[in-house]
Amino acid sequence: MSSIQNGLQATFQIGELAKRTALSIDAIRFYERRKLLPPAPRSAGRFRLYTPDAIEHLRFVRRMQGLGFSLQEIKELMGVRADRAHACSAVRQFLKTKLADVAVRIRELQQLENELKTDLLKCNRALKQQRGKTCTCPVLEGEERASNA
Amino acid sequence: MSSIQNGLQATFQIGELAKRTALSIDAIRFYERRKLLPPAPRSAGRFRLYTPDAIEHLRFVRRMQGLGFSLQEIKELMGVRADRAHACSAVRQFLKTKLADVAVRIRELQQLENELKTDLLKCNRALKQQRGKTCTCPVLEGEERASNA
DNA sequence: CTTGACTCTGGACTCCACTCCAGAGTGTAT
DNA sequence: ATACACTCTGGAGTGGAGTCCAGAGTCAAG
Repeated sequence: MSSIQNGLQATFQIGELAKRTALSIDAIRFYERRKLLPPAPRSAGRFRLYTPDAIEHLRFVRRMQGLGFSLQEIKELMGVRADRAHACSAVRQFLKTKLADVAVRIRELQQLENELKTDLLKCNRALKQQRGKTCTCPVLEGEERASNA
Repeated sequence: MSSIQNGLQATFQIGELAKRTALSIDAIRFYERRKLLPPAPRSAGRFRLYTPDAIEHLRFVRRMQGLGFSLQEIKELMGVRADRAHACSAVRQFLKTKLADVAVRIRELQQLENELKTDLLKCNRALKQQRGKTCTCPVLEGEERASNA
């Protein structure tokens, strides 16, 4: 399945990459079309061939996505980061902006964290008081699909 | 436009709420359908009537959304928080899970923050070295729509 | 040289979070 | 009484981020 080219790089094809990143094959091809992944070199039979770099690349994409960045933003971010070698003012400005964005998000999440902690405390106190009486709490799973919590 | 009922509460209708929250009227109605906003009481002519509470409510929704929660998750979160009065183990468990989620996101964002800072530093050093030569940097605005940065 | 597992492309479909109507009713100003 | 701005409902349409699929090609093993 994986092959050695010129005795230099172990390459593998898209199914393997999908397994190693826990992404679907379709998603990987989709990212390539959207230029979130550089077009992979192809085998004789036009199969995409990847090196381990691709795994890191895709993990970065997923991480950013988990943090709420759109694919468009991630593309820009990667472009700029890759190009910081010949940095210039525009790139620098972009980085600064993103950095500020990130700082805001962190602050907001920390605020939410505090609020949830407070809620949890109140919740614990309430539980202590009414000890014994187990309440059924149909709050969750009210009427729709199963919750992921 | 706004009216006084029983001399107690200043209410206003959906257009006003839209202005005060910078949301569209359609979005507000959409949130109501999805139960992110309790169904508003209506005027004689079936117009929705809101109190300032609704503004806070919608701001919370937007804040959570900005942090990457889906409308479904926000609904659950609000349900649980509103219900912490008669707290029970399930609610408590939900809060704990969400809290853990949030903590993870904060850590990840902080890591990204650090990486961006490093990039920025490298960028600054590069700029210093090649002082004088202004590079044009066509990195951003590569080929697609105008960037928001 | 056939079988079976894998991959290719292009297009249709899905889900989410809205936005944009049309056609009808409401409410106040003149 | 009429004009005008506002609101109502229901349904269609949009853009993002994929998923699903058909029909065809690739390739290692038997």
